[in-house]
Amino acid sequence: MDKILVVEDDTSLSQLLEFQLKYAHYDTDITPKGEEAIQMVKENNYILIVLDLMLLDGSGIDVCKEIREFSDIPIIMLTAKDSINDKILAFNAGADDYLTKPFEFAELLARIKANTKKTKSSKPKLISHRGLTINLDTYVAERDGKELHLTKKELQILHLLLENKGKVIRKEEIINKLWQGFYEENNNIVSVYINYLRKKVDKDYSEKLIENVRGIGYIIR
Amino acid sequence: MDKILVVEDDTSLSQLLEFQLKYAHYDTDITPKGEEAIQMVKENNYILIVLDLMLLDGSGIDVCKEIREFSDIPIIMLTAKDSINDKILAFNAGADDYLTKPFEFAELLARIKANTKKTKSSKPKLISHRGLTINLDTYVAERDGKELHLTKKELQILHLLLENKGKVIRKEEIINKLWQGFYEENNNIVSVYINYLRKKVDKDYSEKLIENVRGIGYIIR
DNA sequence: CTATTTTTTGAAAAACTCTTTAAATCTATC
DNA sequence: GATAGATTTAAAGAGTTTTTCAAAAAATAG
Repeated sequence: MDKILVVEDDTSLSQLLEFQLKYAHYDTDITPKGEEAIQMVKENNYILIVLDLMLLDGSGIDVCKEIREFSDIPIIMLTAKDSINDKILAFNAGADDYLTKPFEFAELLARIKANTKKTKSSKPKLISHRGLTINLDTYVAERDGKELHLTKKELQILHLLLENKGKVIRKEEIINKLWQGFYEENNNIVSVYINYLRKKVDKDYSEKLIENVRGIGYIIR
Repeated sequence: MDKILVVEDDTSLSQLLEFQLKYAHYDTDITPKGEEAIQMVKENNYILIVLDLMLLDGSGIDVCKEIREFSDIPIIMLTAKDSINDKILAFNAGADDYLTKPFEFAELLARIKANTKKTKSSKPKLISHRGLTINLDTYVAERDGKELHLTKKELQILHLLLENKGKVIRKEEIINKLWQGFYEENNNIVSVYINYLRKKVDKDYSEKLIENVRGIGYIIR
């Protein structure tokens, strides 16, 4: 069953939520502490987090930011305040949605459904093109079912090319995305990786997938 | 998340825009400098640019023109002036939309949505005429489905001719656009490229698309 | 700590593109 | 049909970008 984490220090509210969520067929964990919440997110496979903006041990904003360091899980922020400033802070921290107390449980439920729709539908995260596949859950790349044993950087570049298939990616864009924008002339590091990739991806196949567009970048089409 | 670039040197306005755009679920980058903006566009994959007409380091018009050299990304011009002349200049420079300060954020948002709708559907960007097609995503030119393998300069010239089909392009104009305006007499480089192009575009076809207009320039009709 | 793998760097080779030169061809006009 | 200016063409060399190789540096695993 799908598991939801509720981070809320108002016990009566959290217990009510637990009851209602369970009734709506969600498995529910509850904690009042931000620190604990972060640990729980790391250890469990929640589909969504309901996070109170104000917690006893600090701001929900900070918890949200910390979670965003390692996870893209949907987060709905809960708060008593209705200031635009708080909303902006919440979204900047990486929250996906925002709900002001008091609220109808039906609305929370609707928002939970809305925010898990994308995650739900795409269970195994695959990017695929002409027999070349990257599984984003396992970080395994395959061509025609044969594993390619890519290193991290190789995989990142292939990922970038594949999710933009049919479109040229500029070398500058690759460097900017994968090397934090540190770009200097005469930098052949992308070429080197393309070379590595081709050895693993294209060498044994007559159909070459990785193409160079001189003066601009690379493309998979 | 979709990324928007805001090129604006009024810090208070740009910060406000950043907040509001982030709240509207757009990832936002900001720069006050035109030169920097051009580099950023090359390195990132923005869905739209909001560009102030007057920047500290020069005119937004020039920035717009430079970006148009290599990208068709939607550009919304922002300005304090409401002269029809500025509007015409902006549109001639390749801007897609124009907004006069002060403006309601809601209007900017609506225009952003309007101007990214086409892009969103991610259909390939094509320029096409009588079986001759340039795909601006892949930088591939085709005639009757057969790839032409043009070099960058060849493609630029063909692009120029094709987007002005039915209209004679002067040789001086080609040189101005493609060789930074460095024009001297007795320079036959355009002819040389037209020759290259004809070999690839027209040689194997009875219908010749690239025509010379003696004393003036070239045309595709 | 050591061994192994991965990432980065530098330099040279290869591939490709651009520019120039010069000669040939074309076209309008006398 | 002769002339002059414009255009086309071919070829060569200069200039750039990409590929490749090898080795050093950094990161990771045992």
